[in-house]
Amino acid sequence: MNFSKTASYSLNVLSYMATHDNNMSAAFLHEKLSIPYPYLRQVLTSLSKSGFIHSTRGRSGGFAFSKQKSDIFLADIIESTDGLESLNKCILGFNSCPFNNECSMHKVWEETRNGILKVLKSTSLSDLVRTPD
Amino acid sequence: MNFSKTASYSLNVLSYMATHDNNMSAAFLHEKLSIPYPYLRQVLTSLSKSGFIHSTRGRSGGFAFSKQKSDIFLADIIESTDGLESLNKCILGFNSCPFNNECSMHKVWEETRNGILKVLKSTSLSDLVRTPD
DNA sequence: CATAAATGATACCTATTTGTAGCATATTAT
DNA sequence: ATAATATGCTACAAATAGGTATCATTTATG
Repeated sequence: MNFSKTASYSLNVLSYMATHDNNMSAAFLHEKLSIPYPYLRQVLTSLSKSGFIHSTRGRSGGFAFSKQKSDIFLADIIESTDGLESLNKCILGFNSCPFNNECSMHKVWEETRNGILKVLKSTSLSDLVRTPD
Repeated sequence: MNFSKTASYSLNVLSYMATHDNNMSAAFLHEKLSIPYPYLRQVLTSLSKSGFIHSTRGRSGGFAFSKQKSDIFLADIIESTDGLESLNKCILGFNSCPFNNECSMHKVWEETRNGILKVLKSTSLSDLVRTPD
């Protein structure tokens, strides 16, 4: 009952960038966030491919946002890493509900999942304020 | 953002047993629930070891509840398969919060997780009613 | 121009989860 | 007794996620 590490790393990186704003290299982010460097490289590349950030190569290269922080929602990020389909799935693992939606988990779990989705869809990176360090 | 398959299988098995009540063999449950037979065997054994059900060996053996269905909560089942620690964790994957709990996800995510926990802890197998088939 | 510092791409290794197979043991029915 | 039908146990295989390593390419700077 968790997001993948890749998703957490992504959220972590992007929220850090969102509060510091400049062009940042993988090496710098690695130092600040203690995410394993080679893996972080892959994560950053895939965040670039997803369009949240873009990279510039060469000596003073790095990564910077491609979009407004207020236009990047947590749901977008999770969607790009883990996908969100799981939040539409039955807790019992059924593809289609064999109980005709009559099992009591159906409703209560649906509400819980909708609550999570609502949070993820309404929280953007610009909402993730932190005290600068 | 999901429970493991093992957890879903376990919930599925126990909720089926809860609505049919008799001693059931792995072979029978496999037929009814389409969970891969050898894996289901392992799941049933581990549910036995966790004390939810017990087994009887031999020709007319199988599995049956060891406790009242009203005393088995979804949280207990998930705890025994996936563990519940993940529901106490930061969405960004931090061990301790580097933002002094000031990031806005902190509160909202904490509330969401508490909501899930509340559902899991308050729903027992006897609440999982389904129409018999 | 040469070097340093950055990303791009890709192949590989490791750990965990999911799934398979087979033999040993127990119990019931014939 | 013996055969059939159960579970117990355990080793193995496959798929996925997480993590490492390396070389190529790009660009700024002395």
